[in-house]
Amino acid sequence: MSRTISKVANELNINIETVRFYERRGLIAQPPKPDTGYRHYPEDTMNRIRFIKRAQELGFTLDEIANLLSLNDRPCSQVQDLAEHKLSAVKEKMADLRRLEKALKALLAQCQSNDDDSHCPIIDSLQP
Amino acid sequence: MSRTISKVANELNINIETVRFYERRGLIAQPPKPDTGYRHYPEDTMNRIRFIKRAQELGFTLDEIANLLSLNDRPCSQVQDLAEHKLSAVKEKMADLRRLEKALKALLAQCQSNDDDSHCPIIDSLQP
DNA sequence: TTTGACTCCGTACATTGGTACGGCGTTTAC
DNA sequence: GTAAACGCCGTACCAATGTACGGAGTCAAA
Repeated sequence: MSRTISKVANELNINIETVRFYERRGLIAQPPKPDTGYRHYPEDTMNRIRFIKRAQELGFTLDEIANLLSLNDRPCSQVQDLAEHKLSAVKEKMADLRRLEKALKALLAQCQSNDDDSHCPIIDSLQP
Repeated sequence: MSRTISKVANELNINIETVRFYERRGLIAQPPKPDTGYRHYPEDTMNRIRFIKRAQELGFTLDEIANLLSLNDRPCSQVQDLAEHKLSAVKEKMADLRRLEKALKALLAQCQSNDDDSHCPIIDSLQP
C-alpha cells in the first residue's frame, strides 16, 4: 500500500489536518485517489511539503512560499528579489527589537536604583 | 460638550472601534453616558489609552498590559518580573532573526556566484 | 425643520496557520 | 465477520488585534 495521509503526517511530523490544509491552500496538489477515495501520496508531494517546511523556517509566509514554488525554473533574479525583500524585512524587525530591548533595559535600570518596592518607576514611565 | 468617542479617536489617532474594543476588553472603563447614552470621556481615560499605546510600542500584548494596569501601586518587583520576561522574549526573537538573516544571506550569496539566470540555487537549496 | 454628521449596539469579518468535530464510509487485523 | 482504526468532507473554531457594517437614535447648524 502506498502512503496514506496519516503516514505522510507521521513521516513529516505534522498534523493530518495540516496536509489537508495545504491542499486547500493549493500548496500541494490533490494526490491520486483511486477506487475508494483515499489519498495516496507520491514522493513528489513529500518533497514539496519538506520544501514548504524549510522555507517556513526561513520566515517565509505560506503566500510567499506559494510564490517560490511557482518560481521553480523561473529566473534566478525573481527568486533573489523575494529573498532580498525577506532579508530587509528581517533587518527591520531586528532594528525594532533592538530599540525595544534598549527601552526595556532602561526601564529595568530604573527599578535597580529604586528603593521603594511599593511603587514602580516603570509604571510611572508609561504613565503620561 | 466634553469629549465624545470620535474626539478621543482623533486626539489619540486611533480608530473609534478600537476605543470600543478596549472597553469590551476591559482595558478602559465604560465612561459616563449621561442622558442620551453618548459616552463622554474624562482625561483619565485618555491617559489610560496613552499608557496602553506606549506599552504596546514596547511589545507588550493587551493581556500583559491589562496585567500592568492592575499592577498600578503594586510591588515594583512584580512589574519588574513582567518586564524581564518581556526582555528575554525579545532577546530570543532577536536570536531567531539573526539565524534567519545568516541563512538568507548565505542563500543570496549563492545567487551572486550563479551565472545561469534560468535556474536558481535557492530553489535547489530548499529542495530536498 | 431638515439635513448631515455623529453615536449607539450587536455582530461579522480580516489576517495567518493551522486544529477540531461530527457523521459517515472503508480497510485491516483478529 | 466484526470491531477498531483509518479516511473522507464540510464546516467551525483557535489566538490576537482590531475593523467594518447595518439599522436606529441623536445632535448641531443653516
